[in-house]
Amino acid sequence: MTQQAFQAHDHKSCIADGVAAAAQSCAARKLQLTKVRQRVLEILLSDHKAMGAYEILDVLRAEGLGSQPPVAYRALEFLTKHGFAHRIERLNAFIACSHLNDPHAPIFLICRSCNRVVEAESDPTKGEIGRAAQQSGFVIERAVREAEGLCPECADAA
Amino acid sequence: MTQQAFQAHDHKSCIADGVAAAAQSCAARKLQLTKVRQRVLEILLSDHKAMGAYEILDVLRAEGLGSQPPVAYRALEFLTKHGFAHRIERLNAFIACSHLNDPHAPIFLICRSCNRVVEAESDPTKGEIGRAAQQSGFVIERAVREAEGLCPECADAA
DNA sequence: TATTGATGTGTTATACTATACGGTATATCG
DNA sequence: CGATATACCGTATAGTATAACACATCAATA
Ligand SMILES: [Zn+2]
Ligand SMILES: [Zn+2]
Ligand SMILES: [Zn+2]
Ligand SMILES: [Zn+2]
Repeated sequence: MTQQAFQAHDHKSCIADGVAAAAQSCAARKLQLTKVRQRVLEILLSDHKAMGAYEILDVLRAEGLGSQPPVAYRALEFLTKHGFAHRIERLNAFIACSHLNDPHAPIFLICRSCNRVVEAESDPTKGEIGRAAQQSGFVIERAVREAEGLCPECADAA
Repeated sequence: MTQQAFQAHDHKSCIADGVAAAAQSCAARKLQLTKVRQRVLEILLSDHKAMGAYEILDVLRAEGLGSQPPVAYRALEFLTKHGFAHRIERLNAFIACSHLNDPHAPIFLICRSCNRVVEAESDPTKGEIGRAAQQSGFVIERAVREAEGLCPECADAA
């Protein structure tokens, strides 16, 4: 359950490393990391906060990479489908994956004060959701696990 | 972690019992279970599936209880705020609470085939979300836990 | 080479979800 | 009663997401 936590970190390498990892993964899986897709991933990586599709679209539009909603949504669909980004249901927003490697089931910790989001992970078939599912014979395909509250810094400030 | 599971059950009493429990709870807490609020609760109780706000609004409109979105959203805000119903983030939809008693933290099992939703519950500060939060000093205020997949019947059929 | 199919892009239009705001009515309580 | 809070309604608008169609590219194949 490694995670960047809410601490500051060397952000310079986040974008470059993230894109490089995605590019490598796409090559290995014969996926096309096109211009728009890569740019959306970079945009998501440049903040560690979740971004709405229209917020991303604003950036694309300013750069002449596309001006209509489907442009952003198509790129986001690609990124989320293949695990390079995740959708945060609670926020109707998207965030770059911070565990770019094996398939994984993310857990998000969302600070309602500073809006930062941290991704943790653990197997969803274990734990309380898995138990609930097992009791009723339910077959889990996807788990949404998002906690809203205060990050350490904001909790201290309060 | 009691739950109705996905089995059939005596549905006749679901609506009456649910409304009665809510009425009693409102009386004890000096909350007003007004006409629209009660009707929305009944509508939610009459199916065990989650319903969108506009779907509920359609029913209200047909009954002359209100025709504009805020009517439905206001009632739903009341019901969710006080624990008589829950919002399903994954579906942008609402469902009547099936644990109308103590405060609780629901877990939803959503069947993507028949669209039924079952509510289970367990303490969110325990389990994997709690563990993830604790590791980073995050203070949980609300947890979203929703699993999407196949209910026993639909899994058998497939 | 010509054809076909799969994939990506661009655009228009529309559907779906949710809230801000202004004004009125009704409940509650000193 | 008057004061305050709560609930109500409707209009308008904001925010989120997808359907559908046209065009381009590229690879496989006939
Ligand atoms: Zn991830
Ligand atoms: Zn914070
Ligand atoms: Zn409940
Ligand atoms: Zn089912």
